[in-house]
Amino acid sequence: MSMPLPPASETACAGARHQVACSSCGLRELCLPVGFSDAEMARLDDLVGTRRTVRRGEALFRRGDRFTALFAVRGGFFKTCTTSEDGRDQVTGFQMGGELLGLDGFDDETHRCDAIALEDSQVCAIPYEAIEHLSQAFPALQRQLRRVMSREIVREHGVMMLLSGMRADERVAAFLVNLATRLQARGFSPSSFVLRMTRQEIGTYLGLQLETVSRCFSRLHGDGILDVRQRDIRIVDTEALRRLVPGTSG
Amino acid sequence: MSMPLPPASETACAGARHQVACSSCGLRELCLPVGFSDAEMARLDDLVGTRRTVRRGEALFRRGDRFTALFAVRGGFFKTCTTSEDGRDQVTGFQMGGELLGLDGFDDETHRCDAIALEDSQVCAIPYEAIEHLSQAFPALQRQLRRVMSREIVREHGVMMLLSGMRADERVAAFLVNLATRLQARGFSPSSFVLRMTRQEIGTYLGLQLETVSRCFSRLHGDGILDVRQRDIRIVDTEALRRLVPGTSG
DNA sequence: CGCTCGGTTGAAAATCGTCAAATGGCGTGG
DNA sequence: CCACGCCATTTGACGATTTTCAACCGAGCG
Repeated sequence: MSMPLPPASETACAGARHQVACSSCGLRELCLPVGFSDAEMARLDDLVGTRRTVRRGEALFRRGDRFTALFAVRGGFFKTCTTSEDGRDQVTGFQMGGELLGLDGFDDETHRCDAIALEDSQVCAIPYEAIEHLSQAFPALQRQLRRVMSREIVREHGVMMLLSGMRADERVAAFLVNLATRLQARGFSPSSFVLRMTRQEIGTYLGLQLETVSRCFSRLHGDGILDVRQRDIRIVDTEALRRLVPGTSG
Repeated sequence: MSMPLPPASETACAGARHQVACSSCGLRELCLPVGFSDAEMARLDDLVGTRRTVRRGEALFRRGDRFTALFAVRGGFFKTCTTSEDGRDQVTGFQMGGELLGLDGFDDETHRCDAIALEDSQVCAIPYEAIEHLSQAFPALQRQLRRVMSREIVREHGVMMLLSGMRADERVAAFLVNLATRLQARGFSPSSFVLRMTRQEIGTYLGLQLETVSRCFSRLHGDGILDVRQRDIRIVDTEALRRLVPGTSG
């Protein structure tokens, strides 16, 4: 049941418990310590004491939980979703290695969404205490945190753009291009991968019904752009896929 | 042409140039210095040196501009929008008194959207320099900034929920309820106000065509929930309007 | 006084959602 | 090892909502 990940590297990073420090992590160029000096990196190593495994289907945190730490995905795959009062839930994002979870918790020190592992995953915890109290002593961390939060805001603008202005095919194409790009940045194949989420989850993320998502995949398959078999995706014609996304001229 | 605002208070705040300090601002409970001590408030007063007037239709900043300061809306009304490469633009939010503009600029020190005044407006500037360099010396400001950014992320989750799961009437109802709530928090009437934006702008914000927005207004009017005459809105049946918004039981 | 821009309304068309049924993996238990 | 059942996915047909295209109205401004 503990399927490791997509078929690639990352093994160097998955050693025993406490050798895994930010300074030796394969994801350090994508994660919080971007641009840190050696000294700053060492300080971060001290902060990030706790690591945690989350099994497939389990929650890293849930809406309403007290915000005790920010989490960085070390390996695996998550979704964040907000369950509305009337039951339906909305996926607000999918997170993979190097991406942060819990940025919504600073406001009232309570998590405002659920973070669910879509495969067996590992996270690093940056304690909220540390962020609050070492604020003065560690300006580089503060700065980087502002940048990451800012980037999250911009990312969500992109999602709003997608939800607001694109039609079904375009949304699915944009979703796949985005996923491929992020996988590539992590050393995985951008053209051949396994979806970790259901059609339903893709649907609520993209503002579509699961049947519509399925139909879009089928259409892309029919047009010779994708090979789809269940969750196995192979992008046959990357350029054609990109052309489907509005506002992608270059 | 310099219509002051909706028809209410705020006059105490709109005095001469340099008397207007955060500590004496009517919006201080809604803006950055929430929870600050007198001493902290005084320090913020020092930081917020520059104030600026932006006339209706003008840009406070544009996408690509260097990020030199964060802005707090003192009076007036703004929209933020991202113009995609293919020309269409997407409104990502509407900002009124006490709300911050420019949170998307921390990532690469460049604004990632346009901020346009929808009426003659005033803003206070918190220089980026100050935020970066006084980081250590002013932890309360750092903390509050994290909270505000966190809140913006949560707000955008709400918009995603709206865009993803609601139908046209529901979106428009949610939009109006949100607007009314924010106006009320600022001492304006929550049931009678003037829209500062066009149907088109509401449309791109809500992911609808302007004609659909217009039709929704007409339908709400026909159902006796709203009085609509162009941009003059009077909410006749607040409860009925709220009931239209999914996930509003209490 | 006419023009332009924003708003409203109507009718036709397209997209997407809903309902329903069939298929196929995958894991469980015999 | 095989049969069964469950769940995710696919596909079809139909209907509802929303977009598109077009015409018209009205207010504000030169």
